[in-house]
Amino acid sequence: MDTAEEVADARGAGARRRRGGRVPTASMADVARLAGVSSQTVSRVSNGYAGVTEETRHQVLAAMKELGYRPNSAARALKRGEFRTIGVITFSLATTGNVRTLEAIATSAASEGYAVTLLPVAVPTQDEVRGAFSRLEELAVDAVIVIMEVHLLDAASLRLPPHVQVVVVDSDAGDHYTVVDTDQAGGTRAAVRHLLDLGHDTVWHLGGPEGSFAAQRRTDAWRRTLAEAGRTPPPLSRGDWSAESGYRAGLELAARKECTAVFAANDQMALGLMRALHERGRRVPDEVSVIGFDDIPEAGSFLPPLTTVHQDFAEVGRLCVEAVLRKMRQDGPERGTTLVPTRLVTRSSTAVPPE
Amino acid sequence: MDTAEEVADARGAGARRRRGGRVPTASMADVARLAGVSSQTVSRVSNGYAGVTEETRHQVLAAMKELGYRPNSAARALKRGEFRTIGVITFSLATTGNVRTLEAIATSAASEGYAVTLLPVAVPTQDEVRGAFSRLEELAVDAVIVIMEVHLLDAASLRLPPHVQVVVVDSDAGDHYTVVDTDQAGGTRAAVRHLLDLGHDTVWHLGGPEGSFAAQRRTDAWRRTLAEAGRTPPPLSRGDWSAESGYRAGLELAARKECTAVFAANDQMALGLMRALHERGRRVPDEVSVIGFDDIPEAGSFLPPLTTVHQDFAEVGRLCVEAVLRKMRQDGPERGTTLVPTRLVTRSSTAVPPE
DNA sequence: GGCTGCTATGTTTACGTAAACATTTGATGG
DNA sequence: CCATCAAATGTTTACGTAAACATAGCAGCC
Repeated sequence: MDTAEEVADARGAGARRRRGGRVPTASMADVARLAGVSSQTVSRVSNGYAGVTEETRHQVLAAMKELGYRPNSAARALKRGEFRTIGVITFSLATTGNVRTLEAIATSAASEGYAVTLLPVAVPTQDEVRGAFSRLEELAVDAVIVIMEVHLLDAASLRLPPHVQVVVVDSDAGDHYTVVDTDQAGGTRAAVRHLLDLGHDTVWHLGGPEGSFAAQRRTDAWRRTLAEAGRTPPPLSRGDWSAESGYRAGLELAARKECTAVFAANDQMALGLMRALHERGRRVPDEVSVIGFDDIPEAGSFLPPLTTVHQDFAEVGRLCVEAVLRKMRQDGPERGTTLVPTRLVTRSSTAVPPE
Repeated sequence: MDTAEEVADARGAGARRRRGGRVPTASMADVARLAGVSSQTVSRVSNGYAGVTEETRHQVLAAMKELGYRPNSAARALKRGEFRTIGVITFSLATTGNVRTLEAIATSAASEGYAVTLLPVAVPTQDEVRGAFSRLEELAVDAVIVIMEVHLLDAASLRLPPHVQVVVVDSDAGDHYTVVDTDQAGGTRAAVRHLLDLGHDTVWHLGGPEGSFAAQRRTDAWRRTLAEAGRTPPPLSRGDWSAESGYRAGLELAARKECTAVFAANDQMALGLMRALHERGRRVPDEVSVIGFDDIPEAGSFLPPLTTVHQDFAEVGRLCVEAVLRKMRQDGPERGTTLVPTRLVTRSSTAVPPE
């Protein structure tokens, strides 16, 4: 036996995954043989079709059990043309919102008999996104849920297999895609109005990063709500969602004596902001009221406990799955945006203005 | 045409996913026809095998591009006997550690050409876990990474397909499974020693929930480190990892005048603890030093910024993937525990004791 | 009693890929 | 100039499942 043959042998065994002498799993044919029926009857039992005698059914089930039969999902997918799997593309799981949404998607999908395949995108550049979609093309998914800004999606989406349905979270591209998102504007309006109603002359804003649609919409809604109330919007500060960036912005805001109320675009930045205010001796809420967005689990344990806008990520995730399955089943390119309402959670970081 | 026939028609079309008149994706045969070669040659090009003329290769690639050909992963998996997918079973993604580990797993897996399928387990009961494994049995995965206590796994794992490799995070079952975990004991020792070195007589401990091995190991290591230093361990408090539970425990600890240093089993509980201390007028770190575990991104923005034990979740995830792929390739039931070192991050929540 | 119609089951085939085996082509050397 | 050999490409087959079609058996009916 020469070397070439040995190599070929090793490759063959590896490809078939029997290297360790493992027993390949039982197939329908094996079960059929043991039960003394045709493999089609096994298939019928396996898929719960009617038209099988109770007696035959029990024989088949017994044979399945004895052989430890498990349907081969690859063969099933090949035959049926669907994988019962949903792909989820998202940026880093560093933000609470993405994670909670993902979790809800996975749970909802599971209850519908769908699995969820995760496609993390390391860096939010178009190249990276395109790379993720390119991987996705060869991946066994029937549909995709995108948790990111859709402008990164645009260039890449063209390369998707045509039958794959897409639902987008966190975007305003409802005219091109099916979009599910939190009612950013409504939540912001509630937050700003809460502060105005307490008697503050105006509300300052610590916004999220420039690239983010969620941040953009919160900032827009902040401006609009102030305008509707006839107030002048103070200069805008910006952070990158992190507590650290909130702290830096907070150091500047703390120097402004006229600033008595701040709406931070998320809870983490609110946390950093409050630290900065505290360090500069400006008491929350006595001198400055602070309100956040998200209602992360820790928000109630901040110093002081944070008033914030509660997002129902679980509902967002559930609606995503619902929408994507509906699209798959109807096969129709349905569009439009579904908004999930928010709820203002009042804690102790907001109060009437000083004087 | 009677009703029965209509029903049968509809079902057939639905099963083949052509309801909307969609064009099925191109297969190798289609590419082969267009390129004027055999489908085997297309296969060779698709898999990058040698022995194809540059000219032929280009023709095939051009045909692929024209038809928008994408390999059918179900067929590929069926033929090859592997799915290039790793399943990850985990409890709620509510804890930072699980999420960060998951993210690292997904990233590492992607760079190895593997996809990650998520299997959330709603409630950590044996029944739920068994359910997840049962779903897994029919799922297209080559290996599984379990992020949970292994005692829940034991009863369920027997039902796994025999060729599926398992790697476990967060467990001490290294003699039964391949385990990757943070060096809980080392991190705890560093935290407790830090406080002792600052001059505290002893260190109090706010532990995690009873069911958790991670919590158990941190508590054990806390006791051992104190014993080695000849100190008596004060009574143990317990939380459930949440900031809220840390707050409740903190209210009691705040009443203890002799308590000058607390090691909390995670950062969230440390946050709640510090809020309680603050409310009761006990200043951190002047009167009480507090140290956490995890180093969540917000820890540096707490009031005061939290000294804590940094966990390298990325490395844990990377090692999980490495281990599980190694097991798959060698097909050997390798066992043992790999520990990932921690790093003490000193911020302003710890100081020398009062007096 | 033979025909109709229904139910339970068996047989054939196709899904798309890639290994194994077969054939063609062209170059090299005696 | 033909035998030899290797490289390039083609043909056959099997992976496990389930739809489509085929058949056997049996009850009900005129």
